[in-house]
Amino acid sequence: MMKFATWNVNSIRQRQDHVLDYLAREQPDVLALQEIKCQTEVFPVDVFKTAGYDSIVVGQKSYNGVAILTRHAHDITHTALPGWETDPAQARYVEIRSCGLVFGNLYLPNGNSGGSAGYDSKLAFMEALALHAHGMLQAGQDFVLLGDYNVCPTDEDCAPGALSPDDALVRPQSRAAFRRLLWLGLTDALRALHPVGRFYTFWDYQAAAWQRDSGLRIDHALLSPRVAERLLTALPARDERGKPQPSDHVPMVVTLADATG
DNA sequence: ATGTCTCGGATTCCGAGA
Repeated sequence: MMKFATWNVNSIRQRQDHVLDYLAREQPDVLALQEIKCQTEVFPVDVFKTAGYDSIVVGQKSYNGVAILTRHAHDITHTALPGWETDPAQARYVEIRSCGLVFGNLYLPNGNSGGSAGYDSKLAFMEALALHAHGMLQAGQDFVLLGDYNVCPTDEDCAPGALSPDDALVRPQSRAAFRRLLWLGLTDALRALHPVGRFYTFWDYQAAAWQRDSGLRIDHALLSPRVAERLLTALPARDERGKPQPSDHVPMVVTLADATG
């Protein structure tokens, strides 16, 4: 069995001990982190090495930043999303090959700041992601795309009243861009196993969102077709949100049967 | 319920982003 997860930690320096506890307890093969909010050189590589994990880090000062932790051999395949460039650069994508799969780790722009240019940048990222996924499908590559997509795919993925209808996370164009990834043939791991029901991965720090269970499902694991055939479980690790000084996101965790043939 | 975090750059708080 293989286990991997995606987790927006909202600063790795603030959440290092939470991640260490999670690794020790759950021992995922691969963990994709977003919003590490530090420069690459400052990421606590040694701390995770001691815990048995290699770190592949694409950081920047203050904002964004992604990293992949793996306890297996790996190659780095991308340190940016092909076809999506900004000035100044934003650290929002890293990709490795490990355990026989490509793991893409993405932190999609929220799209609510920066006016129409900010929202256009979100859609441009989703377009580039679809083209990249299409290329990997054409190449016959087995892959997973993990991360904070900043999209609630349907109304069931958004607690009633949690967002206004024109929020960038629920806007029709955002949802259409997410569906395009599914139409390529990718599988939303959680919905493949739990077609109905509320499974949130994020609760805002504000307005007692956790206490009221006013959450969102915005952290997703999309699987290429042969990987989807191996899907065993997919659930958010909801308990993480109730711990002291939590991230506003919890890990979204997937397990796969071992590859056959 | 504009109610919370985090970062960093200003000088013990403030703006920006989420």
